[in-house]
Amino acid sequence: MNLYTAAMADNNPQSVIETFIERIGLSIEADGLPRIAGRMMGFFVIHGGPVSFAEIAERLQVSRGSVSTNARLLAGLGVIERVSLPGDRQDYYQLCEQPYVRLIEGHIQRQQAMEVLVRDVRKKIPAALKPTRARLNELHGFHKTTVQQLQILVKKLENQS
Amino acid sequence: MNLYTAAMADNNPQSVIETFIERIGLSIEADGLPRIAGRMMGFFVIHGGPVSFAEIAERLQVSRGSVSTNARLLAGLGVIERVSLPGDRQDYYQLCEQPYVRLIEGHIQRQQAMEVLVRDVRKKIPAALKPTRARLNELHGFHKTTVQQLQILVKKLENQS
DNA sequence: CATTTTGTTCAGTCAATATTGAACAAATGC
DNA sequence: GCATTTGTTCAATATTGACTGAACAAAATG
Repeated sequence: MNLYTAAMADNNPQSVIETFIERIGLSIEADGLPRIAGRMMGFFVIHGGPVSFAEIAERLQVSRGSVSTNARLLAGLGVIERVSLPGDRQDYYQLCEQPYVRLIEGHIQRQQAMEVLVRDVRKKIPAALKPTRARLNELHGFHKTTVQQLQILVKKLENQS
Repeated sequence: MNLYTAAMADNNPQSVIETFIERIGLSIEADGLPRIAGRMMGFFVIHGGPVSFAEIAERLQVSRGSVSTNARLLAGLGVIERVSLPGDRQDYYQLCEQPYVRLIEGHIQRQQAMEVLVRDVRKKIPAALKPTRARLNELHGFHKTTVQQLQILVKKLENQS
């Protein structure tokens, strides 16, 4: 029994999983990644186990080129990883451990970059412009607190698996 | 003395503020908003006080149409607000209190939507597919914990102002 | 009331990016 | 060595969404 027949068991045929994959795709796209990367992630949440390069292309109805590009993208993010299956020369991919933590870590890095940027600008604003400096302080505090909180989030996620 | 002459006091003339505004723009763009909205935000961090519709257009070198659209977008997010100045029929805008908290609240809502989505899908996956359900549980936990943590972040930000 | 100022809207343009598909290279098996 | 399988690369295409600017409406001014 495969996943599609399984999904067919409920009211809306195989569409439950399909739409799930699609929605994850959109959500990930909103995160700045290509939609196909998002759909692949959704697919891996459902399938998990090693999936062949060819199967990804077929199930998601995308070109081999896209699979290649986006698989490497996701692998670079630490969301999926390549595994080799003995006796098969295709590439296989599977979900990493802690796949979501990696995404958060990306956010942290961007926030940290912003924190530095804001601090640098503040340093260069003349002391006379008090309100501007105050606003920059507030923005700096925002980024700093956000980073701290995201780091706590990462710790919690690491524990809960 | 205006802000540009002030910025000129340091090594790289008025470019410090310009590039700051530009970088904020890019950062906000990565958050899913139009770049002009981001540049406007950067501008308001520097200027804060009521700024006229016309001045925004001029300083940022964008069309009135863009100012109109993006100002309303930011106002909708609760980042800036319209104020009226007696004796002037132009629109003026200024930074809201707690401007950044609002952005986080947007994230929270999206994460909550995802949490619901994942929970719904999980409910429809047959119990026999244990590993799939386990992965959905993990994803659900991810969103749930993220929401909690973001809510704590909001509280902290509210206190620190 | 006519004129000017000001914000909104929307069709059209433009730019950025994702996606494809074909050409290619590397590896495998015969 | 030749044919086949498989992943990569890249130029061409498609798609998406931002941005503009002109037409418009509302309000103020004289």
